[in-house]
Amino acid sequence: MARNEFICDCNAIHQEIVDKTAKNMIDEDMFNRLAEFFKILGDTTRAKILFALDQNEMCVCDIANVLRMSKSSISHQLGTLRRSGIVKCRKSGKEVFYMLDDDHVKKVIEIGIEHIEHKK
Amino acid sequence: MARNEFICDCNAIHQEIVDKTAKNMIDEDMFNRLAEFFKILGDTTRAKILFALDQNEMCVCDIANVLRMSKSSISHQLGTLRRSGIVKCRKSGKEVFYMLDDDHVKKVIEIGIEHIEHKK
DNA sequence: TTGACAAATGAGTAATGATTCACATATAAT
DNA sequence: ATTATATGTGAATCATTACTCATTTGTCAA
Repeated sequence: MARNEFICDCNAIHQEIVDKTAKNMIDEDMFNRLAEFFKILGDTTRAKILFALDQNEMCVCDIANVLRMSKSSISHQLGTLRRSGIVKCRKSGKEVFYMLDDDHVKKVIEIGIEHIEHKK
Repeated sequence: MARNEFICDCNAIHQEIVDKTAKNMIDEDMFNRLAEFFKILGDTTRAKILFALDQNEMCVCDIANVLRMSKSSISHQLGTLRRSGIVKCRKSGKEVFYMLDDDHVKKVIEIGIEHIEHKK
């Protein structure tokens, strides 16, 4: 049985293209991590947090005020961002200041903004 | 009552930073669209599709074969990508060839890959 | 026109995830 | 030590969404 019968009942497969493309695909784990990275940016609250942190490091309370949201939800999201290595933090007494941990994030957000502005 | 009492019971607000940052925030709709854009990239299947289409335009069946997934799920995801303006398509008889619609996507994916490789 | 096939789509399902609420932890001040 | 305050976190809830299955649409060939 041909390799593709499980996948697809088409006769329209362009086999050379498929083979060539399949060979160039990076590995599964890489795609998972890539998607994971974008998924993190793909939430309005987190996008706002990152945009804000791009301007200043801020404590949880500051961010909650800028976004006008509860400290708890901000803290949850900061936890997500921290575990993803996208933000890092610095403690100062009772307060915890958050900041971006990576220049790529800044650049990705900038290109994202370009994209949506370009799309009208 | 102070403006922040609804939001936050902290005394730790750094008011100047908060005000300055709040003033620089782009508008709500922009953040929604930005997050929407990244959310689209934030799915393993769609990330694979985009990575594949970055190499060749392909029909639904080709993509299903490269990804070894059902045509139906690929078609659903292509619908999502099309409605977001991230891919476009070209009909040729019974087949529909898909391709990337935007250079930004390519660039964003590249930086995303840089990011995760940088993070080991 | 009829049959075959590529793709699109609607409904249903199961999983994921953002927020809230209540409570826990950690640090500072008294 | 005790209290107040800034932040972290577990559980519950509600919404979103990726995939499957069944069906439909559009196009080609006979």
